[in-house]
Amino acid sequence: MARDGTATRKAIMDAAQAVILETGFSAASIDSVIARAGVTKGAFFYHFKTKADLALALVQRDAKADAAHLETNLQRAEALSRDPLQQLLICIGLYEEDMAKLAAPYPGCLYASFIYESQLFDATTMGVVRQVFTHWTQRIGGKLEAVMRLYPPRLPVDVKTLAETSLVLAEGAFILSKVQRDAGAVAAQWRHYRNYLELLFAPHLPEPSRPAADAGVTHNTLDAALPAQ
Amino acid sequence: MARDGTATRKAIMDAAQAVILETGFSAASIDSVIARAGVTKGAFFYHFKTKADLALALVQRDAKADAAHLETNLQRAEALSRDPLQQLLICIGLYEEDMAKLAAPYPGCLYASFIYESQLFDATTMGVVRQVFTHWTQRIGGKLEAVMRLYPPRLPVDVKTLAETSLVLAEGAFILSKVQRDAGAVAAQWRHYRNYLELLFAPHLPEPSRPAADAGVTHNTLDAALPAQ
DNA sequence: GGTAACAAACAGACTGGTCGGTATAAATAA
DNA sequence: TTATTTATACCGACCAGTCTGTTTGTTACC
Repeated sequence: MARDGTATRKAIMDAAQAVILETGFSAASIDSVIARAGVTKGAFFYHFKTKADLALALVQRDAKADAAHLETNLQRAEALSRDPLQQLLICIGLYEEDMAKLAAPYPGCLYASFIYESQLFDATTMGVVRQVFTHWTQRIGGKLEAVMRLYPPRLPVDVKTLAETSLVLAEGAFILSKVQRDAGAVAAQWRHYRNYLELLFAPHLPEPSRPAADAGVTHNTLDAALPAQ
Repeated sequence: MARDGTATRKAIMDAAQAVILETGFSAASIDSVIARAGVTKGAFFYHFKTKADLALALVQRDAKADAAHLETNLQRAEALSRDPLQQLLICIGLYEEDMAKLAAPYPGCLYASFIYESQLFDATTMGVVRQVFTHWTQRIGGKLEAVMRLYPPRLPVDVKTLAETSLVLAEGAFILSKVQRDAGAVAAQWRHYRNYLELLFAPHLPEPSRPAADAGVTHNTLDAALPAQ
């Protein structure tokens, strides 16, 4: 090969993702993308056959990255505790940390953006989005089932929709953070999901402390007994 | 006045909303809107000065309807119980019912659609969206504060983000329902929000029942003591 | 010199928006 | 009662600009 085009390709994809999250896919014209990327139309169509091809490449890249991110956080959590409930809570806490790092260009989710323009994309592209969602749900759902085998929930819950709640909160929080221009909103919602799981499954809950004032305290009141399975 | 144009205007707005939720705003061309509405371009520009004017009219209509919907459900809930916690839980249950009714054309939220194309709209239009969000959050947040004065939460929570969770879940659930083509997903997430609030605030929780199998039971284990204020 | 990586001009379809004109019904005048 | 005016509601061809995608040519590197 002569010159190395991977940098150009990445520049185009990064620029496209940014423009798409600001204006949506159809308003993200190729001209605006190449202008932001600092390349020409020739370079664009060298790397991508069509605009739809770019869309597919973008979701595939994100899908790969998100799947890897989830595996990383799950493995980190599994290394930190042998209890499924704790693993899940830790994993969510890790996401909370990761999301707290996200700063100014208020985050957004390409999947959500595409879903609200879903008729523009072919079945393959939307299939990737769907698969990301089901994979996430099944991965979290599997953990949840392990939790439920050990800790009966305080209220009857459906595992599938409870796993989906994590996805739902993440997607909804992105929307909120965009409208409020506050990246911190995402982490806050992850925290609530962690709270919900604690309240549902943790074997011992603190009795409600009278003055609801001490809200600054750390909340790690749970030292879950590692069950002798 | 000569003929009555309100029906035409409504037809245009309904068609536009449907097309926008399928393809996004910028791909919802005026031609496609008038084709679905069964009117001509002349009729469109008689009722709306520009396409942006249509966008503003749409969010304003939704904002009004949603505010009214919330007031209705809050009032119904307040008529059914004098306890703030019960009122909130009932109100959420009412939304759960309402969302369960939503059928085939998998629902979506115009606000979310616009937020993911936010750079296309002027400050006025996005301001309406922002105001809908803050109004909702404040209305639920106010109820939550009343709850917190009576029932100390089992875990330290931030009222503002806890109120926002309802919005976040609703928005995220719309996304999930669209990608899954399952309108029932929305109601399921409302149920989880109700669970979370119960677990956080309800003074008496059932001890986790051993077999986690009986998931079909009704969950109204709470007969909240009406506090003698 | 051969090929990967780009540049730039161009074509054709589609976009939002305009504009002259028409149909209908109510208000007014004869 | 009938004729005329007037305002609302609507029609559809058309324009200027933007869109994606093509084509042809140039540059850099082995």
